[in-house]
Amino acid sequence: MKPKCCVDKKSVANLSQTVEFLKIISEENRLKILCLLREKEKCVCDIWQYLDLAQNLTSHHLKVLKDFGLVSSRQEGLKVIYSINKKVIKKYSKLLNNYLNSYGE
Amino acid sequence: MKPKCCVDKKSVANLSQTVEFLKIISEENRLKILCLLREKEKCVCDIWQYLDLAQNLTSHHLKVLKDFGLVSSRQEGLKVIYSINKKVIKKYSKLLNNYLNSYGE
DNA sequence: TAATTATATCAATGCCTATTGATATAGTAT
DNA sequence: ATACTATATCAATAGGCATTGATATAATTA
Repeated sequence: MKPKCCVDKKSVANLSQTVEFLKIISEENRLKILCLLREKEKCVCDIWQYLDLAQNLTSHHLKVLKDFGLVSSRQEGLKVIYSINKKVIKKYSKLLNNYLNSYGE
Repeated sequence: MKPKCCVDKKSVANLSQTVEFLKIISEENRLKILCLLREKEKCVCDIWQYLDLAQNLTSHHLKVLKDFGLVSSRQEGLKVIYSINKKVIKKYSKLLNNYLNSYGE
């Protein structure tokens, strides 16, 4: 009999969602961005300057993160301030923990 | 002043390692394989049949996992039995938790 | 209005890697 | 030795996506 994780619909769906999340954060610049934002919300210019990243590339990665719901943005004058969506991160962290936790001491 | 995660050598190194780990597990078939093996060690033929995956492709993904140290293998007659390296998984899980945890309730 | 600053979009390129088909290796059984 | 089974390797292809350069949009200031 096939194991649950190959058959059970909910298990398969959870795994797919988890993989989607992992694909988003498994990019160095994006993970760095999340680190930066975790500390404090920041405008795009701060982010790309801190990371020595091209402005447009930074903008691209922010879009990826935002489309997935991991960050939000608000306009403030000329600047756009990005901040982290803790709840969403937490949601996916929990999903992920199903696959990484309970590997015991 | 640039935030720690952009400058501090150890922070940057940890992030790189974490990203390497994420790249390994952010592939659906590989995450499934880890799920399967977590349940119980298995030979390659069980794995690819459970996952409806080509034999050679399964072999390829197993190699990726093994090269990174997440699984081990031993020969048993004609078969090769793969098993999960709990300690290694745990090590990287901890690293990853630096980036995902403490997002509070 | 014109110029400047901050951000986003678009098109093109290149790289990485999953996938496939064919074949090789190696253990086992007849 | 031959045939068979299980696994691994190799070469080629294809698709996705990060990166780059150029340009557009939008807010602000002079």
